[in-house]
Amino acid sequence: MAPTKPDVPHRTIARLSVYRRVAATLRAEGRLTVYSHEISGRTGNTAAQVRRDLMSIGFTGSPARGYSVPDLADRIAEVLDSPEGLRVALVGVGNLGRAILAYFLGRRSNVSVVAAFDASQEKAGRVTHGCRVFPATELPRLCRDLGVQVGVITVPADAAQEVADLLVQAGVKGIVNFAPTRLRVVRGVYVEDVDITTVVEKVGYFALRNGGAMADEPEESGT
Amino acid sequence: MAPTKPDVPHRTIARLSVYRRVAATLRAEGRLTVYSHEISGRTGNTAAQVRRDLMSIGFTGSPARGYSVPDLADRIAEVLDSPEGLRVALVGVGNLGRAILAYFLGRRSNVSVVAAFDASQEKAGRVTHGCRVFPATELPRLCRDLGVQVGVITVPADAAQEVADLLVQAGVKGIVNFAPTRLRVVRGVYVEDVDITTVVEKVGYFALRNGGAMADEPEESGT
DNA sequence: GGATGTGAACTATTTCACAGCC
DNA sequence: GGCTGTGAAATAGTTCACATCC
Repeated sequence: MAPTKPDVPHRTIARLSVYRRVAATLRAEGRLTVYSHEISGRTGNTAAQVRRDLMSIGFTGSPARGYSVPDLADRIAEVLDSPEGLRVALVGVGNLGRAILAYFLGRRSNVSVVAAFDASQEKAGRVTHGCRVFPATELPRLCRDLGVQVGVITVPADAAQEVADLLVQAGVKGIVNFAPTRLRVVRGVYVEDVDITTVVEKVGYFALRNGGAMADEPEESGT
Repeated sequence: MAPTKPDVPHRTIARLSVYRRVAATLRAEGRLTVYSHEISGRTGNTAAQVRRDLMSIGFTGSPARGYSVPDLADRIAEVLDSPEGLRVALVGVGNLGRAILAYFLGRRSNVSVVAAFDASQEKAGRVTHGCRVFPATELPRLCRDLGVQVGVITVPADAAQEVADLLVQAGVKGIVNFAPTRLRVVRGVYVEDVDITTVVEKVGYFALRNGGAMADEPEESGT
């Protein structure tokens, strides 16, 4: 058996991504160390939660100084990032697709959008936000050749399942689905739905009830 | 004390939104009844979970027939929707903002986007996807006058906090935040972050580990 | 004094499993 | 036989609270 899985809680993974961003901000501010209560203040999680999350990835600080900002960023990268970077394909170059392309092509990170696809002949062949757009017919071959690991689906609901099937056939192991429909995929493919209607309805529900409020994560996300 | 709050679990609220969509699809297919295992198949939740969710909103079916499709849709509407509809303002008419406008103005639902705002003079005054775009300076007055309950923030990260403050001052009780930053708001305002970087990183993490997989829901965000 | 690291308590959520009904 | 409704068990996640260290 492998040398004991660390087994980081599901929710912690999402929060680490946020802590990393805070670490980057702190670094840009020239800060070298940070206390859990300060990460708490910037993320909305409790200080105890921050400490527990960092504990769960085996990252330790010192009572005197708190946590080292650069070490924190490095440790989170070790957990979240794969050494060769994450290769992502985006399918559906509408407004939403363009927004996501612009977002990821703007900053450098472990994630790179290596191809975009669209059914429309008009969009295919063009370059949007620095990413070449291919016709959807090229998807299976190109995703395989480029070693795409994650697909982002930003097509209308009625095309989403078909796209998901193509992505899975092309060897994709994870899908972020923005279409308002649930996808059927084989075991071994991880799907996360980002359902804008659901999020707005949920916020509406808690906004209208509730005197007291709290933050949450889309799950989840939002994710 | 009020006549006993039903107190529907947090996560159930998000799933109800999905069940409602399934109910609408079933209705369109002419189906009058549905079994929990079928809702399960269409949403990826277990049948037991579906039954427990429906139980928690006091909705019952019959062992012989399952659940009534129209009654289900009605009951979910009673729980999620406010009688007068949810009034939403969208701030930031970039690609993402336009995508969301297009989405909500396309279908009729309890949610209506009653105003959109943008800092750019160029965009203000125009009509996008059937929704008039106002300059950001009009936000406080207009949101108050229109009785906006929920704000959707689709501006860049560095403007998000400022926008959130304006929305809260204008009496908004819920915010859906698509900017990659955590907002500070007073208690009583419900914030849900939909963080696309976080979602992609999370999917990347579970896609690369994992032989077995499962679906999930943003919140937490993602939504 | 104020911070981390963490067992233990607590809360939330999901799943099991089965009685009762058609 | 197959389905709903639901206590009870199991699991997941969060918070408490305090020993320990600087």
